[in-house]
Amino acid sequence: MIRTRFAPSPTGFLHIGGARTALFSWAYARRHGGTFILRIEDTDVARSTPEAVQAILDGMDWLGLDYDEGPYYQMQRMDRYKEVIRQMLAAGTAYLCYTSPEELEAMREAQRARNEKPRYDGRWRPSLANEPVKVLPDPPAGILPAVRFRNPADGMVAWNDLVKGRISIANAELDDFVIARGDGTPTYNFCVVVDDWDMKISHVIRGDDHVNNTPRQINIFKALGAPLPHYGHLSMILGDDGQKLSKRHGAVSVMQYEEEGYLPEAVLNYLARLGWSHGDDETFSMEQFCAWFELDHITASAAQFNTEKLNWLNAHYLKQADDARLAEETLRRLARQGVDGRGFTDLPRVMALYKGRVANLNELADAAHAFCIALHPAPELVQLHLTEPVRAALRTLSAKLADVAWEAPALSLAIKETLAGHAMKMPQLAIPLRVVLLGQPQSPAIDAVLEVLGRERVQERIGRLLA
RNA sequence: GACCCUAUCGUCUAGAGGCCUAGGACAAUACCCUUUCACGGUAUGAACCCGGGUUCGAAUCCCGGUGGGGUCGCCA
Repeated sequence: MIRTRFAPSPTGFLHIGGARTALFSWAYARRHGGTFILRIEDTDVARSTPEAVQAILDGMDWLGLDYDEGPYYQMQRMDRYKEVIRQMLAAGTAYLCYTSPEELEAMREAQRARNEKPRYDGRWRPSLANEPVKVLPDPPAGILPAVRFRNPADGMVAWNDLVKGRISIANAELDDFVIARGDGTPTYNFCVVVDDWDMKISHVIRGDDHVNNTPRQINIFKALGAPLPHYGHLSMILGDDGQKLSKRHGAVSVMQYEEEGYLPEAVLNYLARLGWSHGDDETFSMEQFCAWFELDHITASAAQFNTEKLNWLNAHYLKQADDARLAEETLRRLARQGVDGRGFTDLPRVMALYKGRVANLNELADAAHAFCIALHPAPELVQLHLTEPVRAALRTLSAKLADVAWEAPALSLAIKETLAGHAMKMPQLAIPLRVVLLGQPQSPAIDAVLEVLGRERVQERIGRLLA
């Protein structure tokens, strides 16, 4: 049984890298008829917030990444962690360490000065029966001891990473890390192991930044006698500029993509294709993705985010999107700008007219805005396009439109007759008409615009400009 | 600095020793379509990091260098 999990820490929004990790974990479970679990890693009380939890939930929800179990919260599993720590202390796979933070800092400082890898020197690590006897100092008063894991001193830790292949590291590189703080609260590397064990996680799919945690976690699994999950580490996503993404630089919430007018299916497709491939396939549904998804076609190196390709995918999905859905989305976006578009009942037809030519939902909303409410064209546009000959032609056209059948072919004919009568070419009238009707010189085919806008609005808008 | 990972067009990638004169997509450029702007269509330019091996044969396997990334917390 395949069981995967997404385990974010609620210290900020769900960003694009986290979203891709979630997507791949989710897809792997879906691919194999397994279970996808959401677990909130909130043991850092100082930085975790309920708002961040909600932001993550919202992001997952918007993307449609549904989970079968959870969300579990680590803070609610304290008793379990403490129980395991007691067991480890009793078994001798963990021990109390009275080194103060100041001492640790001094230790690391000295090591760095010697160009060594900074790490705990094991001063409170008790000797084992088969080791030379070591006399520990008396526990100093007033210091609450942390609990450290007794990492094996020799040998190698190795695993076959599902995306990177075999990775091995010498135990000598690993120090005895803290699994419980002085106040008794457990730390990340420990909680993850207990959770992955208890939740029977079969495949841990997570970011590259956890590669160095994996050998430590494997050692805890072994100390606990627990079965090991499989591990797959996804490479990082770099920003558009090739720089690493961070809270300060380039990392944005997935919900910001929603705000910027991206369709979730476009973001999903883009993310799926960033670091994963299925031959030359570029556009595919999540159903197809889940049917195809395997870990063996994931790229092992970091990938640079490319907004232009995302834009292209968004335009692609916009063209295919259902008009009623787009109209609903447009209404919501207009409302955010304080515009009530509900008076314009033909919104789906506006969507049909524009969805093939815009890059995002906000542009669609901007287009719809001009249909719902008569916008005042910029004075320069009026001056440039509404010359006296044009005004005369518009008067003729307006008269013709009064009793023409309100369908594109008839409207087109009315325009062409007007053109003939005034010795004008199509653009000479169509462009000013666009300015008059929509406030800007570009639009879809003018007859289609007239048809969707409706007789009443067209006449009203022409009349107002001619007055 | 140490350790771990990584390296194909500007970007995302295909590529599992001969199918490679290295394919696709985005972006770029040109042309076509056209009722404006887009959309769309067609075409063009554009890459195997470097050096050694292994092999009849290497983008592909091995080693080294270099570049990039990650980690080195009583953060997650």
